[in-house]
Amino acid sequence: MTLTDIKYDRVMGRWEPNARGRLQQAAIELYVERGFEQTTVAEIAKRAGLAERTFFRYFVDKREVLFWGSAALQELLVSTVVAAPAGAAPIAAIAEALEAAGALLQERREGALQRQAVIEANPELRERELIKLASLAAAMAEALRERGVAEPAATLTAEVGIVVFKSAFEYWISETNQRDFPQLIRASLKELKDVTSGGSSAG
Amino acid sequence: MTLTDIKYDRVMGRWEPNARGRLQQAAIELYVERGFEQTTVAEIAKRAGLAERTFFRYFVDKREVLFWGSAALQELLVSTVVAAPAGAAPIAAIAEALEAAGALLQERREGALQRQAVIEANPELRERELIKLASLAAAMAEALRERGVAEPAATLTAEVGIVVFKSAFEYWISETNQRDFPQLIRASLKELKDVTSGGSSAG
DNA sequence: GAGGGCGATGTCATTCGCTGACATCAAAGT
DNA sequence: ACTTTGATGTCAGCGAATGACATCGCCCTC
Repeated sequence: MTLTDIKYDRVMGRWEPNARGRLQQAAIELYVERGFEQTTVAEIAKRAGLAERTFFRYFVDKREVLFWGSAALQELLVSTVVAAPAGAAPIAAIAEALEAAGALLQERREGALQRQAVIEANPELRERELIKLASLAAAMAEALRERGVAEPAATLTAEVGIVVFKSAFEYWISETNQRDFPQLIRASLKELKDVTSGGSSAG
Repeated sequence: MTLTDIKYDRVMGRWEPNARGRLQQAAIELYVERGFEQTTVAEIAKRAGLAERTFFRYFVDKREVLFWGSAALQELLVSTVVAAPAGAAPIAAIAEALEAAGALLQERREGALQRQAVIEANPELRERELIKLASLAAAMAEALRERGVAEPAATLTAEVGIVVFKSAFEYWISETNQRDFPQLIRASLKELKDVTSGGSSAG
């Protein structure tokens, strides 16, 4: 029972608590029910018991409501990279961060599945997702630079890390027999190393 | 003197030739002059001597006008991957394709610079660019699969290729002493190999 | 405890991207 | 000439997003 579980389907006046949470839950419900495009901001606001204008005070646009968690993910990634052992190679520091993020997502698998289904059904949301991932990569690259890693190594390592993460994420989402997410990330990274070393893996 | 260089600043009736080219040039000019957001579709259409409605018959939205060339780039990438020597490793086939694309872009450096400046100044355009790059990666991955490369190797290799390309592109754009683009791509790929093999490149 | 400051919310008007429906025009065939 | 056809224009309208301003409830102060 979290703060976002407030009953919001009854009549509410101003100043009911947790406006942001109500808007977010109302939005996600509607996106799931009828799809992103078929949902208007007016409908979201109405379900949350707020005015349309208020929605735009909490979320810069209709898409952003689905990406509220990316800030927390970014903090986790950055702090993990920064805290990695001094002697660790850049790719190892990134791997650690990705595994930590994977472990975090794993705690909310149901939500992640639902959210991803909504995103993949809509190109605008795919765009937003990609720029969020790019932002995560940029933050990790900056963290690497603070560790003394030079360019272009910092950016390359961080972006390749995101590629690895995306690949592992796909398997984690699609498989019914859930493998451990951090373990999938390690497997994906190993595969990447094979692939970049130029081994001929045809077949 | 290309087809898009038609004089479009005089009064034109219907059925002047090359409507798409006029719209594209008018749009880019305006994006450069006052920025993407400060330009309305109505203004673009007016400068091109067409109705606003017509703009949307040629371009699905206001952003797409800047990404018209990505289809050609994709064809080049795919055909190069497919045509790579039978024995070539996936990463080698991708590298070949990227270098071919780099060589193509190199022929239009001025345009590329101008276009990139517009894109980087606007988040919406950044989003669109990212999804176009993702689309290129997906197409290359498909081409690799046709060469018999299995998943996840195909997708990983293709996406890492895009990462390498982006990194090289940045240097190619930002440097005044223009280094050869395909050569920058080779250097970027080498750097990537160093980075993923786990070598400690701090300093 | 009356008044005032202040942050959150509501209301209203407006701009702009984008779409559907339908009219209109010019060229090309018959 | 008549028709057909494809490209363009016109018009109406929706919905996202923003600015300006009003309103409300809470809290602080005297």
